[in-house]
Amino acid sequence: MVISSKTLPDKTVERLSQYRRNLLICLAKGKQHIFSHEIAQLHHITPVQVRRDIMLIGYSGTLRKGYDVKELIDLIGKILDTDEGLRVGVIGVGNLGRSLIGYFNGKRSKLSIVAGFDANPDKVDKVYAGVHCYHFDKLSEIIARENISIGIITVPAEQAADVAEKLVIAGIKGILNFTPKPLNVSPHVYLQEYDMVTSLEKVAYFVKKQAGI
Amino acid sequence: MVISSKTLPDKTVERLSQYRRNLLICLAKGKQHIFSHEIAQLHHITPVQVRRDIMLIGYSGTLRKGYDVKELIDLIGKILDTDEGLRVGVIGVGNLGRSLIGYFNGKRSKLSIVAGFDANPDKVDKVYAGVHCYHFDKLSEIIARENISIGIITVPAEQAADVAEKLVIAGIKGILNFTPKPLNVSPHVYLQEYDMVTSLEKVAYFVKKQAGI
DNA sequence: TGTTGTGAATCTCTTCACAGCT
DNA sequence: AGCTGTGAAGAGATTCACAACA
Repeated sequence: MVISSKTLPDKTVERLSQYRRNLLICLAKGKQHIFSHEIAQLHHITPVQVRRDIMLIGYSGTLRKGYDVKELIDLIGKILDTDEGLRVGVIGVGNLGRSLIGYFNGKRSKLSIVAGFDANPDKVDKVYAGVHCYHFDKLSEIIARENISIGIITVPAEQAADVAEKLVIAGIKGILNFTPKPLNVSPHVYLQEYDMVTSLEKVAYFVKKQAGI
Repeated sequence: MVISSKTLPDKTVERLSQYRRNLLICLAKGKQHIFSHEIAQLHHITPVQVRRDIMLIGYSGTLRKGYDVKELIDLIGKILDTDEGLRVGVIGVGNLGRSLIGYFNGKRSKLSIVAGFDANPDKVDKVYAGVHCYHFDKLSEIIARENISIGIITVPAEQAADVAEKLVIAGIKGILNFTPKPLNVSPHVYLQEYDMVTSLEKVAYFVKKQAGI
């Protein structure tokens, strides 16, 4: 099918990831079919939006029963996942890095965190939730050896630019940046910024507005 | 000025928060004036976008020198901050919660994390980076006493809905949700979802696309 | 009746194009 | 010449409205 092989809109990709999580829960509960308005309610969006997203991935439901939960999960998997999965490294094994490792470990998913990196000698060669921590110096070596294609940057802001550059040189394909520092990477590398400070300031702004201050 | 008292677009608020961070760095370096294209470059966006944002907050630069860094910082502060600042509580003092506390502590900012909450008795009444940790049971009491208006949810996903409900009852004004669970809150409460799993899956999708898999 | 699928309209955000200033 | 400020066009995302179907 032509449609599903084209690149999907950003927002649709986000929602598909979220739909899948809830669909898996539904499936576990024994629910076999689901209507667009049920999915919509779980995510606080409109049923039309859900149908539009599902339309974009080229799936069709049945009129009386809605969508087949299992089929939809499988199709989203085909869209979002690669067959062999992608391997992820976390650069910066502080609280945030460890929290991510803990979070992803245990989830059976096509994404697996396979290495951590830190400059702190106390952390090097320790294992956190099953993930070996290497020294920064080994970044390139381990990325190549472990076939890591995605890097999550959770180092202090000052080091972010340096880490990003090294990741790019090491041939990383995608970066998720948790530092508030906007990064400069080659256009071949997909970069997603994830700025917690801005998120909080945004909440503050709208709280302020709502309070009429 | 009428314009600056109206609610700004979501995206503009995000960018203003980011501009400010970099402007503060510029100011610290002794830079007194800045052009739109310089700000743009720092954030990998277009100069027009920057000028549009600045226009929306009702500020004007000078033609030859660009914008006055100090004035712009102050104005963004007037837009984003409240005079007395807002007080924030973190619910769930695990790795992620502690990472946020550590991050915000030390930054002089109008937002301050003033309390943590956890169910784990080992954590209760401990102090993390200057922030006292209370038991969940005291949520309502402390929120009222400490005049907390924003809650950051960093508990395990299963507890998120329960925590959110209690926060709303306690009269919270804004919630930043780090769990992958979409929350249901009253429309008076500003809710910002911040889904790390989805972010990573999005990176994976675009990496996959770029690789042509 | 209640659901899906979708063209068209709407809303939101970004970029173009250029007037105006120094 | 090089910058800002902005109306207007364009692109992207969402919602409306309704045809088609069981």
